Amino acid sequence: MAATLHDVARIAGVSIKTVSNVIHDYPHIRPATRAKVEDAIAELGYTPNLTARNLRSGRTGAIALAVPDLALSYFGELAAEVIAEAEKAGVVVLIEQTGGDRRRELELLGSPRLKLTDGLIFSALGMGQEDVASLGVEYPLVLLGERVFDGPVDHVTMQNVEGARAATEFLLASGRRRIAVVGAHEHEVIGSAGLRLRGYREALEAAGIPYDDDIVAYTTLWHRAYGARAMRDLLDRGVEFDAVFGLNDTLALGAMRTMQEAGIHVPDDVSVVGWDDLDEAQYSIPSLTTVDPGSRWIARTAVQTLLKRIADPESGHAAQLHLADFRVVERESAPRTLT
Amino acid sequence: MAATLHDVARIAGVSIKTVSNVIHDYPHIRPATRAKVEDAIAELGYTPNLTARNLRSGRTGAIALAVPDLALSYFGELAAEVIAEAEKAGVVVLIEQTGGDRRRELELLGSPRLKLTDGLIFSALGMGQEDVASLGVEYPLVLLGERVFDGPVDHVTMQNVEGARAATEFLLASGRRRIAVVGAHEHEVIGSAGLRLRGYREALEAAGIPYDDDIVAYTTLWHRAYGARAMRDLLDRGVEFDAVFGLNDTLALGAMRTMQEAGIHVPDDVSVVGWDDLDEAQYSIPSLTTVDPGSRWIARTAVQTLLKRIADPESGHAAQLHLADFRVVERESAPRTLT
DNA sequence: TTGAAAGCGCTAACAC
DNA sequence: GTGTTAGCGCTTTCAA
Repeated sequence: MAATLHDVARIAGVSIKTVSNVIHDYPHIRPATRAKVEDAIAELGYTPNLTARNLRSGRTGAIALAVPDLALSYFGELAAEVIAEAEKAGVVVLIEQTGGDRRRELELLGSPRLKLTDGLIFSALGMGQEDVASLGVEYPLVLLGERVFDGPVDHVTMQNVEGARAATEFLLASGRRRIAVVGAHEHEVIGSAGLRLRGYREALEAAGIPYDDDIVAYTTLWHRAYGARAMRDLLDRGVEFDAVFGLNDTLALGAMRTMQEAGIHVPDDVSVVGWDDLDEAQYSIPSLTTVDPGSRWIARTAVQTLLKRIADPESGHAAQLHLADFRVVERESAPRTLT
Repeated sequence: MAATLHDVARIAGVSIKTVSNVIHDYPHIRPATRAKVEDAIAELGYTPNLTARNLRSGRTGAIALAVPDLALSYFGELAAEVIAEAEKAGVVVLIEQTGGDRRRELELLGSPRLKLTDGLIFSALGMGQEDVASLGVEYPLVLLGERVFDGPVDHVTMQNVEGARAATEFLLASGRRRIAVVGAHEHEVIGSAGLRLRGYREALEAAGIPYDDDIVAYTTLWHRAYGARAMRDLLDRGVEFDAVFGLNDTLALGAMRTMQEAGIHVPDDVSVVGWDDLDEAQYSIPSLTTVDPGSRWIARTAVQTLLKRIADPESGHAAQLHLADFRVVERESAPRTLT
């Protein structure tokens, strides 16, 4: 059985209050008393029972992070950054996976499991604007992603429309005209896919190029396999294109894979741009030109915002929207200048 | 303020014991009483305070998973599987990152932060056999990885020597003779690198091929960038080889990247085999022949073993070593038959 | 400078 | 069937 405050107090011959004072570096303790207590702590190998402390204080020192799936590189990298940032504040992170499923996401928001934490960073993927009311929870909550806007909570996200517009403009500036899209979602207006597609359309429009739904490939999930499959569809349909905008890096990489099998050369025949700037994008063959949407900043800001809300729940200032900076990272798959 | 048992009891006009009984599905409750209580619970939106429950029961319903870095695909995929398996048992997972640093790993083992959990799945990377005593902790612990063997704890790991031997034999059987290694660690005997290198040497020896340290490239970390750099070293040194055994997939992918830049064709000029069977290995260009070391089984087994120890801490049966099955997955980067 | 004691919200032994 | 109550280990107010 682990030692308790009482055990330490008994061994040291003092009361538990004194032990508690020592542990909390309360200043006015006689050095001799302090030494006795510290000896007793060492002798017993005492460590405080955090559960008891939490019950007393109402804090747990843990936050929850909910993501669709940690095996997806994007969320793995996000979680790594969240954990690192939380650790700086001495806070641990409990991770929940929702599979990007709306029902599981909504369930999670009301789950008693969250009682083990002081707040939640919630990367939504399945729920939508109609679920905005579900975000009105009693615990501190920071929302990530682009499924719900104008909710009653702090929201940290990326500039999807602007970034996608910049990526498309980049391709246009390099001389491409028939830019296929991989990863669109049917009828989606908001959501990552919808917003990025909007940016794409805005760029086309500004350049006076008509939007052509024939070169937009729809997928449900954003795995490599789906990018590969979407590209196969495009090729099977025999449509012509000279560039591909993958709505994220894994889709773009999957699509590149299929093109390579089909004997299409990237970037000589077709330029490819992705989105996320995963670590992997630097080392693919060819390396991937992509949009860095500021994910690290998003992770850090989400943690800081949540911790601020936890520290001062009554701060009462309205929910804020935090937008990350983005930039187009030029690599081999889409050179600025075609040769 | 969140509602408590007492609030519910007051509203329902019963005692807290009755409320508790309802919550725990205690069978002998008058239906009318049950209904009253359930109404009160619904009215107040009551959810039990898990911290209090934990304090009482001595359980937290959470386990910790310590990995070097979630941004590394291998650990992202491992964590995803651990969380999914834990969820089946209604257990949540708290993730710690150690950076693969020995000091941080040892610190973590004694950290009070772990008090928030019932046990730990610990993927060691920095500590070594000399630290075996540190594994003698008081809480349930399951060890992953190959840094420490014969410790006082359950250990779930892969067949490194045998798998590496099989991978090397696969290359030899396809006709390769000069098999370079990427990712070796200087002077390492155990550890993933040391063990896999041993398997490699055993296969060479069995085939009567002398070991040549000139075609073994050393790296410290197992990131893509290090695989790329190691390959550049090999090429700069002008050594000859007709195959590469990357000690993990990311190393192999980084090495492929460098070869492509150097105009070396995989697999026509050089065959490449990796290790881990990451999702990514299926979609690289060319797709990667690799060893599937049974990581999913390892994750599931680790969780099950830990939960068993937690449920029955006195079970007293000795620490066990669980070894996963492995297999060589043939893909494009190293075909069984060279053409 | 230190001690006594209440109480965080819950579970469970025991009483009625 | 349902109520009373002790106590999990800690923090903190109040006293001494």
